[in-house]
Amino acid sequence: MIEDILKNAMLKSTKQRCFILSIIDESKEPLAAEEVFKLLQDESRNINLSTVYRTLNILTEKNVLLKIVRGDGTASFQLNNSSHNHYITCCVCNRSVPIDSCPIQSLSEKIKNETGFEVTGHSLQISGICAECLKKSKEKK
Amino acid sequence: MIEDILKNAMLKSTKQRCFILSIIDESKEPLAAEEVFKLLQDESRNINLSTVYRTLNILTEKNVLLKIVRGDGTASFQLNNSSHNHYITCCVCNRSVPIDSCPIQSLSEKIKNETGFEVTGHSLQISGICAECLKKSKEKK
DNA sequence: TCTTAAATGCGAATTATTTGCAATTAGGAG
DNA sequence: CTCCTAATTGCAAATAATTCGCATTTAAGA
Repeated sequence: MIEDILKNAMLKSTKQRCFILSIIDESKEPLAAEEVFKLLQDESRNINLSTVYRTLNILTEKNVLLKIVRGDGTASFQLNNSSHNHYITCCVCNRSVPIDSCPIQSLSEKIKNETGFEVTGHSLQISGICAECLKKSKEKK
Repeated sequence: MIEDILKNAMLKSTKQRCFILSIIDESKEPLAAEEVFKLLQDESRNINLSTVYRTLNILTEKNVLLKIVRGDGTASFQLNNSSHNHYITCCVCNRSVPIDSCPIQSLSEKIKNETGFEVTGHSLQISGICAECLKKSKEKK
């Protein structure tokens, strides 16, 4: 439950934080602060944009959320409970979709041999054009 | 040569662009616009920051440069030599070493089937501990 | 050499995000 | 249950990175 998530992170359970978390929980895609803010407004939750930013940051620090930086430099956030740590982002409409496979796991042994490095972490961002935008761009022609 | 790079990209060869490109060429690490700007000033090249931004963007569009978005959302740029586009960075001493293999190339077909996305680009940052730092940390114990 | 589209400089605008501060509130102590 | 305090929020203003509009300059080809 959302209140437990907050308690676990040693954070006060405020209505703002609960609403923000549930918006993110319900979303299939990572959401930017502004997007969370708009979805809150759609539900008539009057929560200040600064609060949204602050909440997303603190929850990321507490590892409740995962921060994903898109190709255009903007950040988006998702619950950090899934194995989906990699995303592909459409460079036309900016939608992100998770990728099941992680190609780095299998690479670390190879890297160890090649470079002597012990791999401790990685960040992978793939950009592309989603099926919808591909279709639209073909229609235009 | 730098002038040929510009000619190849169908861009006018201006002194500003040449200086910017040579700064990036000489750097072992990807550079942010502001960093390029400062290095230019160190060489007493008076080039406007807007010009730096514009040049980096247009060269990225022409695939001369590769844009890398850092974890904090800021962009940095490096020459797109295509062979070693990926680096592993030691999180202790911050040294970067290129990685020969690119695991994304072989992944794009799989991604197309999984998500419908046409892959157009990617940015991969791997962090780890280099052999030297590993050795040092063992010596300490 | 002349012409002109492309490139540059400069300041102002934009966008995403952060911050300072006063007002409010959650949740534990009494 | 009430009170207290530190944490949280709202608001408005600040910052940082990047882009834009427009007048001026320049590369390069006719």
